[in-house]
Amino acid sequence: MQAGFARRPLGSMEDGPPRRPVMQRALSVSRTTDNRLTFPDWYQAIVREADMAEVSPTRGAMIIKPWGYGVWERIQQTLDRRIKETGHDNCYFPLFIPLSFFAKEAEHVEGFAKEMAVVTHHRLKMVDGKLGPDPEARLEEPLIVRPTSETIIGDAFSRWIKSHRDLPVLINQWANVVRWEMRTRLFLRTSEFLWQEGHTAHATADEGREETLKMLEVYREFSETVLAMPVVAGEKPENERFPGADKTYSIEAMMQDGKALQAGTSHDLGTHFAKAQNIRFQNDAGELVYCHTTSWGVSTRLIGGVIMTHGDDDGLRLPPAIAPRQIVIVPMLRGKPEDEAVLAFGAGLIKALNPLVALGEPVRALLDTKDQKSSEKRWNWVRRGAPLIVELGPRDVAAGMVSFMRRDDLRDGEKVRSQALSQEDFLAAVPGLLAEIQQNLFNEAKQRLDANIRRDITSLDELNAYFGAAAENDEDTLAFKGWVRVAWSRPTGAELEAVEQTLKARKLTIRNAPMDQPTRFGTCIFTGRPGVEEVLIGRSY
RNA sequence: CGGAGUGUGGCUCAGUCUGGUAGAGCACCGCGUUCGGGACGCGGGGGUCGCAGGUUCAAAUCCUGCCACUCCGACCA
Repeated sequence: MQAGFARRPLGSMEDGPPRRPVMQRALSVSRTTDNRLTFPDWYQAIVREADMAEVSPTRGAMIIKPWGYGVWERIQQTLDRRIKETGHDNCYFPLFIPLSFFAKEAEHVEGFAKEMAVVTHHRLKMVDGKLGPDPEARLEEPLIVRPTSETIIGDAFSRWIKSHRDLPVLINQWANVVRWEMRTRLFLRTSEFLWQEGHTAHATADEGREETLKMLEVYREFSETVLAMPVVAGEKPENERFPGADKTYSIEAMMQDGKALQAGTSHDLGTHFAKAQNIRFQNDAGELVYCHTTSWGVSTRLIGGVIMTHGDDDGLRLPPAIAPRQIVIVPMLRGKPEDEAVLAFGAGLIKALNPLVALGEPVRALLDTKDQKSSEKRWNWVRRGAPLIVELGPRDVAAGMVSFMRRDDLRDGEKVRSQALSQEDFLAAVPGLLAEIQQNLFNEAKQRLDANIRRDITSLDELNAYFGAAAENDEDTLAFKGWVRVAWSRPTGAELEAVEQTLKARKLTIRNAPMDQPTRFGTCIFTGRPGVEEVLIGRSY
């Protein structure tokens, strides 16, 4: 029987990439992890069918829909608390930055110059029937739509900081930024995106480094406990550093197609920006010295990471900690007198759920009274990934029972798994259930991450054999590939560039050097010299 | 910016080769029958076929140019 929603007709795929039939799954496209070509299709389907976002008429920018934005708000709330707990205060800087500000730090400009949106006029005018910038309203100095705020915040720092007593300065802002990327993908890389950027200034190099690592750890903990997304925290190699940074650290997550997603970065900027922008203070010995600054950020890209970490062929699965609604009650209404009792029972259930606390916060529950077919509503919530979906029918109500399904464990084979508890037992079980779902999603992803980092590769040949040529769409290239952890001698300069090129030929990059390092190292697979640390290599977003 | 592909109602697509004046399934609206659950029947609304120009009695279909999107590459905290 044709299901109640559009499916991709299987007969039309002769020319397209091979796809597995997705019988009786709620999503229209399967993620089929052993074929990388289907993964982007699946990703787009889930973004659309889970009501997360859609492409906007503005090139490369997205419209974040209420369900997707609700997830972002959860991310904001939970991360903001952590940022404040570590001593930072929020503030806000302008969207526009004078062009000249970027000229001050050479590496920084070079890194961002190719992707800047520039405001050159302040007025429109009709010319020959066409609306365009008024030539007479040209700005004396063009304004840059911020791609990041180091320059304008550094400028403020230079005025705010005079004495060692002013330090440290620990601030953060939640903002939108614009980077004119060539190719965009919803949530993962859009020309405008939302993020949080922390900026700090310190008296010493040690304090700067300590701050950088502290925030890296905040990101790791946040990602793993709130997003249920396991990551590897580590230091980026020299060639992957933030433009103008002494050191860049990242957390890297493994998506279900094996590719790495850089989920957050923390930069030790040393005195680069301080020197470029004259951020100085008098120390207690009366000397005028430069500050050590840091910056760190995570963005709406995290939502893409959550989708690609937890999504399945029935749609999104949201960790309860970031689900805008953790429990959705779908009343099975039939236009009959008993509907009233069902709705009343549902309303009572909401009332009983609201005071409950799960994962340290009040439970977020919804009674979906929308005038829509019950079955339709159920599948929509499955696709959106609500952690617990309650189906409430007249018989449940009469018996005082609650039947529900867990989104993290939706099916028993092809069948949807549903369980029933008395109202009392259900209410008692909810906090534990939500915590369990949160943990389950993490465990599942953690297992996948750990199982797909190879540590047995000891030569370039073995590395190449594992990842394949990457150039063609041959089976080897399409197959799922995780990451490889190898020893290396941390080459620099031309030698590092050669390594980069070698890897690039196979679409590989060094993701980072994990924080947890052994005490002895094998031989560097690139230089043949003794290794000094281990790095992760993989394909990435 | 280079290579390949695609643009037809909200979604997935057929129709384009062989011009004749727009279709299907799902979604949507109405009525009825169903219903512990992704139901069915009947009726209905919605598209200037990506945009602009050209050829023609006639263009979704042929020609030219442009634009957008997808994938690959380049690029990318």
